[in-house]
Amino acid sequence: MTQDKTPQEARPIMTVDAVIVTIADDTLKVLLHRRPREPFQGSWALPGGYIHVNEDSGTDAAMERILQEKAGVSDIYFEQLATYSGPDRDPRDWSVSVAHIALVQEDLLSLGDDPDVVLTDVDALPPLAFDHENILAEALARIRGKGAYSSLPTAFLPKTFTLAQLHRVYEITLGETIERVSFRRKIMEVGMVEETGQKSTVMSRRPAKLFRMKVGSQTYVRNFATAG
Amino acid sequence: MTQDKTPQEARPIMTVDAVIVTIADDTLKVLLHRRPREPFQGSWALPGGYIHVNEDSGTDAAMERILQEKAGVSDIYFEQLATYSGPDRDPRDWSVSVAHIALVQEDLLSLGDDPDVVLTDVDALPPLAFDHENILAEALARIRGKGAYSSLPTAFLPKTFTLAQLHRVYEITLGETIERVSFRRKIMEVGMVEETGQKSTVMSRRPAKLFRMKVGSQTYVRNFATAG
DNA sequence: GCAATAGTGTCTTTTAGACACTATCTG
DNA sequence: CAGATAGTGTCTAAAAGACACTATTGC
Repeated sequence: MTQDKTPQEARPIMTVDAVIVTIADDTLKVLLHRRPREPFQGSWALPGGYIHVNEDSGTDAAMERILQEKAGVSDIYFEQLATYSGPDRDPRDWSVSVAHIALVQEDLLSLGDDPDVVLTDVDALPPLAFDHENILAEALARIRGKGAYSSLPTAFLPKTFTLAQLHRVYEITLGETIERVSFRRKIMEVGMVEETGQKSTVMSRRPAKLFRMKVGSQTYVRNFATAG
Repeated sequence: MTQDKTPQEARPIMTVDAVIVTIADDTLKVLLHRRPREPFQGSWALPGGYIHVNEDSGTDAAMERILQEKAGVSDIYFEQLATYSGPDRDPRDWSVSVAHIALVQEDLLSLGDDPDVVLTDVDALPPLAFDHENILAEALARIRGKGAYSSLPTAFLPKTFTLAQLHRVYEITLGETIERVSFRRKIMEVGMVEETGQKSTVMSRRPAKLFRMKVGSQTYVRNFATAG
């Protein structure tokens, strides 16, 4: 059996990186941290870490560890973005990183008061370590692209929300305005959400109906916005 | 520097797998090979292989090696599908595989006469080794999904093609009929293709204009088919 | 009643589907 | 000219956008 394994010295470094995105102050933000160690000590970078082959059941488990350690969250939505590899992306060795995108409601993040862990506007990014600028650019392209025809942006919202909140979250995700009536009509007609029977509690204006995602139903929606 | 590396014994096996898809006999086919060695000796599997850290510049380079070795092709379209990992998917060790989808015109494949390398109808698959049934299912879902709003299916065609060929390739990829006039209108109006000035040479009927993909232009197209 | 946001009705514009028609080739 | 496929014109149906209107709340 041993002769079936690749020689140990031929195996690359194996890590997981996380693009943790949220909406704060009406804009998309990504979580960055300043690296405490070489390589790239002092540079901003995406949170990440080694796969622990003795404890992780897969890259998903490694991601959950990182989300907990770096952002203090668990049970949030994430998906694989892509895998980045090569001899030069990490100065230590030939390396492979499985990058993920996580979308989370701002309230759930527990960042503490560490000044080296920050939420940064995605349109005002500092230089990043490794190939993280590239990973982040592809992550944003995915989020914006997928937002146009899926329920992905709902991952930024709490379990219940108003149609106005849903509308705003789609606009921020896609980076463009969406006509209000068409949006509401489309959302209702694809049956993506259902009423909770409750109302939002805001002062000084008319309360709105609260909705939740309809489980096991249509997650596919077209033409929220018209791509060129 | 050495203390920065993960211990060598903590690194997983790192491989690349290829879902090589083509259209033959008017149906989608995938390239499978029978494994000559353990594990899963004698089972059908997707072609794949180890990353060679001393020669590969990345997983893409490993894919190109595999495409050449197993299918006799180079310079064809491929993209990453996803990365699969865990302690149990390969009986030899904790392993990671970066799966890719390659789309190729049938004529370009050089399979030789090895009975252990075959093109199989994607709707009549045998049991597969490792987690390859799962990988293949996700690959087909990606191809069908992405075919509905992108120019992906053109990767099955030669450099120049008629609108009738383009139409047929979209129908086969999506697994549904597409109205002919709407399809032609849509294709022309998004400016995805341009005339070559040449005509197809077929006997016994009217020749059709030949088109090619317009480079650097619109690759995004909506609503070839209406998903539920 | 006023400010503010929630929610609706309806006209216009755009886009997709249906389908009949004309065009151009070979034998 | 018959058979076959290429390519077009045009009506209809469905969906998106524009926008004015009504509804419900706190103050």
